[in-house]
Amino acid sequence: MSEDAPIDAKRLQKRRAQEDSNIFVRLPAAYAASRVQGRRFLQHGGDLSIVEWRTLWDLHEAGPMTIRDLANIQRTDHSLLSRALPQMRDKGYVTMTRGLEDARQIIVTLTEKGADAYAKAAPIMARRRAALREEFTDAEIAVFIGFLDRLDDFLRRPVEDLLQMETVK
Amino acid sequence: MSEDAPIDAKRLQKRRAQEDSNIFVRLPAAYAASRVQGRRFLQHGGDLSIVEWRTLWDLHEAGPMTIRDLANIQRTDHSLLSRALPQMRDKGYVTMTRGLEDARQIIVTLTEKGADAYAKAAPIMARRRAALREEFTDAEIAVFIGFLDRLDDFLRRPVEDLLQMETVK
DNA sequence: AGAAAATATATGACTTGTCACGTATAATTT
DNA sequence: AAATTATACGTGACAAGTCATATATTTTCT
Repeated sequence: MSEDAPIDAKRLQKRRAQEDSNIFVRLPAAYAASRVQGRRFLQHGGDLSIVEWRTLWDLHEAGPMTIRDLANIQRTDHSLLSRALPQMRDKGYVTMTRGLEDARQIIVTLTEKGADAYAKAAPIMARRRAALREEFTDAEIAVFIGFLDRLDDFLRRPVEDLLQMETVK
Repeated sequence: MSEDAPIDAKRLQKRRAQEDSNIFVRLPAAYAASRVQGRRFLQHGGDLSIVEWRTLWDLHEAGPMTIRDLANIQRTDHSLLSRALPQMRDKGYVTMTRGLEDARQIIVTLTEKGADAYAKAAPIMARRRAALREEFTDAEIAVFIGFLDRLDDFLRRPVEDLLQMETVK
């Protein structure tokens, strides 16, 4: 084997710059930062986990619903809720009752204690959203969301389709 | 306790709509979808993990570098690489040698086998980026990246600052 | 009515990512 | 030169998320 090639600082810098404009690199990083920031905010508001916060918020806003409904609104996998909810029930934040009409379903309902936990975290999280709105105008947010809509569509297209695609450009 | 409130389909729909325009909900969902799509593409190109692919790509583009350099370019935590690299070395994709000038560092270098694995996955992943460029113009990508830059800045500001902020609006 | 298909939930195994902390080495200060 | 501080890496513990598979219940089809 040949002797070690040296580290080339210029090539690294160039590579870093390339990756800076790669959506598939920036998206994970932005998400990770968002998760960290979310957790830090929540530490100031009763130390809920992110999943717990989202769930309390949704239940507060929309009333009782099934696990699937929660997963749907949160755009996440039901298994995440399936695992988190028993703990939330044990903490007294929610009740879980089997559906009367459809016995497959679990109806999740906010308890008073859950509403209290929500009330404690809510103003902190409202501040977060308010702070975001000082960085981005409503119009910008709308464009941003529009991009995410289109990106979502793209990301959910079957890989086979995309691979077969004639790359015209 | 009062009897169970019924599920209110209209409220659920409204809540779903609200969350649809919440950046903090859409970002995780978009990232998760991106990760799934990335993995599916990689299954067509030698079954690398996402971390492995990123690492082979960076090493191919920029030559040998330290673990910290890799983490830096990928905008991720060094511990992720610290765990992934020994496995990549065992698979024969990279070598890890202690830095001569700075003995704290590990210099990661692509092997021939690593270059082969890269060459196998690269055209598939290039297709992915090409497909994305058919959905978004270069100008749109630039705006998108600009949003992500600004979002990153926001997400990295200390929570205390944001909480103390007078929310003027 | 009975069989087949679809749906709701639970659970094990896995990946990506963070943080905190420990250890070794290098750089800086006194 | 010695002591302090900073940096690079490794590792344990955790969170958020996916997927596949199993089970129970509904719905649909014959």
